[in-house]
Amino acid sequence: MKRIAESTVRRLSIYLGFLEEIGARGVLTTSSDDLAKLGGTTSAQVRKDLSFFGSFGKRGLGYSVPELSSRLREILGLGQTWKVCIVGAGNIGSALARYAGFAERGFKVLGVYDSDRGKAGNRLAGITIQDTASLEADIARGEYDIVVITVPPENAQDIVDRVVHAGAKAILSFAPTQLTVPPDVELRTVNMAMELEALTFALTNPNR
Amino acid sequence: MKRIAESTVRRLSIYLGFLEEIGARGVLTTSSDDLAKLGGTTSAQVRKDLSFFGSFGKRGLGYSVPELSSRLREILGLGQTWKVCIVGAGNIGSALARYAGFAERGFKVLGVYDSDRGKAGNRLAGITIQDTASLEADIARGEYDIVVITVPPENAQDIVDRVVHAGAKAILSFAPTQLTVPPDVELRTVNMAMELEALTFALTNPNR
DNA sequence: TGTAGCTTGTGAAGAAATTCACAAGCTCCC
DNA sequence: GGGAGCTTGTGAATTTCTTCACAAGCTACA
Repeated sequence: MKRIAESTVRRLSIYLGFLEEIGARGVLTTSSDDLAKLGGTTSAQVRKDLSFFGSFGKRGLGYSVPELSSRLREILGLGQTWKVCIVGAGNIGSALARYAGFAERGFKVLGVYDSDRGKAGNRLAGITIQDTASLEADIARGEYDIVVITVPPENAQDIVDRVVHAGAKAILSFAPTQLTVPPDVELRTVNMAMELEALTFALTNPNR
Repeated sequence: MKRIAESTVRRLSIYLGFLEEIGARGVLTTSSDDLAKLGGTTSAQVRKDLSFFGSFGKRGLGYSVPELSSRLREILGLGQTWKVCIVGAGNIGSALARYAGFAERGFKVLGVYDSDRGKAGNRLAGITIQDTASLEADIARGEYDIVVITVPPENAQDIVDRVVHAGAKAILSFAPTQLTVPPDVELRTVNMAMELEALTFALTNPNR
């Protein structure tokens, strides 16, 4: 089975977002061309992306919105709810804990951890903050599928090492630093400084 | 002058982060191989990336850390401070306004806007929240270089249209929706749902 | 039943990004 | 001064991703 490109997965998410939007408006059918216009790509790209997983459309007609939605949800692994914990109850961690967008997509934040003794015991978005000391045992017990890391960059690799050692298999980091994990662990990093730098690069180097 | 790939710019940010880290520790010299190991890439990739902008190393020796840092800062447009405003003072907007990491890299948050009358007038991280009604005039007056959008997805395109019309040229959106801008406007979107979906895709479809 | 009008699915072509591989150039030391 | 030992910079080869282009298949309607 062929390896699926990063960019394909990203586009599938975009397609799904669009499908859910028009689905909620009652649209029943769409075409690769519609999906392409919204995602800023081409209809051939849309069809190629989908073709890696099967053939979901009807020639001459297009795609059934409910059916394609549900197939994409399945492909992206959204058929279940995922148990998430957040490590680091600072600005960003707190905002994420309160962020409603997660729940909508099936991500349930079940735990929040912080190494600051003063914070442990406080409540945040209905969750009691725990001391980071108990994180490893909770992960080892299988309480979480995904670990979100929002600690300061100098502590991030240490936390990563600990949760990986405890058995975590999927990590989303917001720490502005490069992290390393074993090959069987999935890591994604959202680095806001990097995004801003891509903007300033574009502003500074027009036309390239 | 050749167009620079997205991925190259992203890697330059990573290299710069690493250079600043080891520079702070007093390291004076590094090699493409060192940079590659940290960035999870190859030394040839590092050299190729840099070669688009000139030749900064010495054969047999490597790169001067302070010199390469400063060249990269220049290339990425970090030689100046950038004036940023945040539109949307909800969870994420507030967290970003308080986020210290921006200032470190030369991004100054000078304004925060919200359309909620109740919020306007409140202070956030030392900034008085203004009504979104005054946003366009402030942008037209050139008060901001970069607009960060943290409003609910259903309002995001409207805000984008308004700030673009007022003359904004660089936008960073955290709204989980696909946005469109004219070709002369630089837009980047951070979509946390999408990042999580990339994780669940990987968890659901092992080995591809 | 047959034909006109769409839109999909997919090999093949083309473009873009990455990796290879090696000459060129620098430093050190004899 | 000259050779040994590195590491850069870069064309060429390779791999990966995107776009093209068209046969296949579905619907509607006469």
